[in-house]
Amino acid sequence: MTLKMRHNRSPKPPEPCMLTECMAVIAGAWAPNVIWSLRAGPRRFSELRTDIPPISAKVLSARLSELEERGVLVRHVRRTSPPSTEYELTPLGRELIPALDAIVQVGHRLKTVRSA
Amino acid sequence: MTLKMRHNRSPKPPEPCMLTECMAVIAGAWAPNVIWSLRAGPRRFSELRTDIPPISAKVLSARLSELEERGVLVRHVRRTSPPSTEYELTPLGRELIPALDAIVQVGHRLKTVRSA
DNA sequence: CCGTATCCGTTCAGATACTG
DNA sequence: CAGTATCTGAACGGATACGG
Repeated sequence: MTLKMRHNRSPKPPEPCMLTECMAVIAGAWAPNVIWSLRAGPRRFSELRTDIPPISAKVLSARLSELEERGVLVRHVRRTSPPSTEYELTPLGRELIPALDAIVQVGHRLKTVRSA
Repeated sequence: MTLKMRHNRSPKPPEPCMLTECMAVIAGAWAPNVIWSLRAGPRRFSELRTDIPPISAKVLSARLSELEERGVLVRHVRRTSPPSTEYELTPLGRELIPALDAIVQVGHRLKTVRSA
């Protein structure tokens, strides 16, 4: 954990409004990583924890609840023993992937340019 | 100001690393809006303030310094009277625009889906 | 006009411990 | 395995006042 982020409250302009609309879903330390991990298909709670090593159970739980509430992912609980839960992107959630891809592309550029 | 964002510290996975690399630049309440406002060309401090109404001078100043330090934009000071300062995206900063465009696209989808 | 300095509230994230 | 509870610290953002 080295890079910094910031809080957010929505501004109001016409286009920037749409910017903020999506940023609110994407933003934060872990939300984008969670969505990224679910890109290839459903994942369980503990799988997400190993996918995104330094995330704490509390924060992962909070992020998952938030993303579920926003309609980005759904929770499937299997009442087995031991219990198991799967998280999966909704069609709406999958629409975020192109944006994340674009962000990853720029991430590569930022890295290479900085080391140049 | 209604939508929420979160803090950030970088994780470590291979791809998600690139995700976070760019998110650190893009994240926060105002950074994306500042970049968006500079998309069409150089802007002065007060112009940015009116472009992004509810931003305070302190925060705008902080964001501009940060983005300058990251090599996303440059400051041109004109020692006139009254003084004037222009901010302009660097080539590196302009590389962020496709990502912001993608984010705006999803923003539209999020809005329409939610009202459906 | 272009900022900086200060104070202060809110929110998020980390660590630890504990439950079904 | 899948979480929740609590406490703590840090970072961001808002408002106001002031300086070059």
